[in-house]
Amino acid sequence: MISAAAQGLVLSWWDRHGRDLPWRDTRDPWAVLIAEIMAQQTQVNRVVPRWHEFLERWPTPAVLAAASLADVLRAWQGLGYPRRAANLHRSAQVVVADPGLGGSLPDTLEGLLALPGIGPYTARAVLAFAHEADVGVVDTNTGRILARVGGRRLGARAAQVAADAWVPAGEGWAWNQAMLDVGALLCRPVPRCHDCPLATSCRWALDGWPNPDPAAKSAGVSVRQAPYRGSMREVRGRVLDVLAEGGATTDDVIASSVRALAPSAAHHAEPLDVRVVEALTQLEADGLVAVSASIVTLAGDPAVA
DNA sequence: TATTCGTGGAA
DNA sequence: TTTCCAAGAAT
Repeated sequence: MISAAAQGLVLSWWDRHGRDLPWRDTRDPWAVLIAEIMAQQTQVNRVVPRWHEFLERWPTPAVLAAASLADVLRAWQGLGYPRRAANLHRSAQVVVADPGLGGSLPDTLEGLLALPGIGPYTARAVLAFAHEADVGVVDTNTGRILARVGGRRLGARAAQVAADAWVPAGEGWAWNQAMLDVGALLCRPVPRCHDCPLATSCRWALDGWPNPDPAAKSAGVSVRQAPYRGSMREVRGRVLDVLAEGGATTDDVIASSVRALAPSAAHHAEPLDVRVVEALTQLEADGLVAVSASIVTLAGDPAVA
């Protein structure tokens, strides 16, 4: 738990130092969902302009559901993890097709979790930020705070229990926004405790920051990741870039991708064209790419050579 | 529980 | 330059 005094310190710190993010001016569940999906493993400053563009083009689930996946993937270019875009597109189609929902997103935890690409964090973020529900939102930022203030490493379940318990009654929206900002601005991987409203409540800080940092690998978030350069992720990314320009023969796509990958090809024994073919195969299996009669396109694009 | 899934800003 | 890691989810 956390004291009412500490809660007050957090909220008053946030009044003065909280970030000004555009999705904080809306309670539209669709707009909130787009922001949350885009922000998954992606810095919010990079999301802001893309969020405006996306919502202007597809302001409701219905209009997104009617768009081609290829157009959605193009709108996603540069954000990374394109399957987020595919899942969002699919979620929109589910919502539109379900007579019980009438084109609106579910407003229950279970309903949101049932949609592809929406997990424990995103579902609760929609509840807290669109519906102003008193639920705790656990992400990489709040997960660090919970572990450090508690002075011990937390599993995903314990982190969720603590996050829920910390929410001041009736303040779910502001509290979670504040926690996200404390985590992003102060309780960072390398902490900046000097101005932190929780400094006098934080077990880890009060004990003199002993090793190991309780936030490390805590709350089931912030997974350590493999190198990107030379990875299959990089290969798939370059292949999608090439396909975004328009359909081409498989040979053309392979040649263009190999060219785009040339700078990072040196460290790998397997020939680049073999890896590109493997990437195409994976992308097709994931439904992001369509291959027909030796023509490759983004899924949903007309296959004109 | 451990891996895999893109991209780019920041230190 | 390299390394880290960001409003996570799915498997």
